[in-house]
Amino acid sequence: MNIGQAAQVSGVSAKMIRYYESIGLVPPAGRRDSGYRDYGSADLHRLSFIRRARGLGFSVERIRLLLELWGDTHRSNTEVKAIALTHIDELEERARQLQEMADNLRTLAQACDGDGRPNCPIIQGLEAGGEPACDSARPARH
Amino acid sequence: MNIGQAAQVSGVSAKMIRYYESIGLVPPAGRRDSGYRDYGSADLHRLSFIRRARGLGFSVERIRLLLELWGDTHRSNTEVKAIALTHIDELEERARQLQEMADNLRTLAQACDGDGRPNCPIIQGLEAGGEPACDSARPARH
DNA sequence: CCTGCACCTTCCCATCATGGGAAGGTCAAC
DNA sequence: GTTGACCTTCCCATGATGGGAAGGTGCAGG
Repeated sequence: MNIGQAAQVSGVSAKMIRYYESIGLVPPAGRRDSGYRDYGSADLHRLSFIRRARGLGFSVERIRLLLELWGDTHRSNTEVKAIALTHIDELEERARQLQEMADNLRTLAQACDGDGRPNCPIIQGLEAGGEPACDSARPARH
Repeated sequence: MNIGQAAQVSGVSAKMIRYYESIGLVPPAGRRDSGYRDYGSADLHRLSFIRRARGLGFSVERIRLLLELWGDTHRSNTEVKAIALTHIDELEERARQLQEMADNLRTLAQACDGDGRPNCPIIQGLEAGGEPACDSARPARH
């Protein structure tokens, strides 16, 4: 199976399949005489695993760990669960940060009539501060 | 005032101040005879504005718009509010996506005992799918 | 006046995952 | 045998940020 078909079936673009190969996330694909990469069902399985893990927001490096654990029949599910729980925490932390930004900005936006006059509490909030921005996204101060 | 002091006062790193200058987000700083950049209160004001906007998650390009509006005394607050509301939507959309990933992964993790046995529903979920991953983060399918 | 240190300058590189595109080879259908 | 769809490798771009090297500046203490 050519890379294009593998891409369609696995849901990973051909570009990314080559990239994953280049960083060693998937083993080098077999080659035909022509030089074309050739994929079999084990490859597709691995690529689909990667796509699903990416869909859950795992980084490539984390997926590398998951793939090792996947291939290790003697692995303990404790390790896998630990990785998952860590990842859940990180996802939720990022979500919280974004939501906090949105909330802060909404507070400013609610103070703005949006009625066409020049007076604008949003701009004033950015200008004068009162430090409304997300702490964790802000560089350290003094 | 040197760039290091401007960085401390504004909360924007010296590296980023130079970068913002290079992309035209701030005007070229004045220079001393030595070649050192020299910052005044207007510069600090602008940098602080940028830092707060970054803290609210605005992209540099969006901040460019906000800075134009900031400098335009005849601006309408309608435009500013529109940018803010658009940005709030985007932030919340991203937060939702992350939270959705976390929720999907939590569902898998809850099915995993983490008791040290090899059996692991998390790995199985990644392996076999049932398409648990976040729709919006997943490449198109057929 | 010299030395040392902290600061400044520019320039290049790395991140992370992904896509775009060029130049050239392969394959299959007509 | 031509055409068009596919493949190959290689390079570049993204966005915002930091790291670091090589070399110049400024100031304080001796």
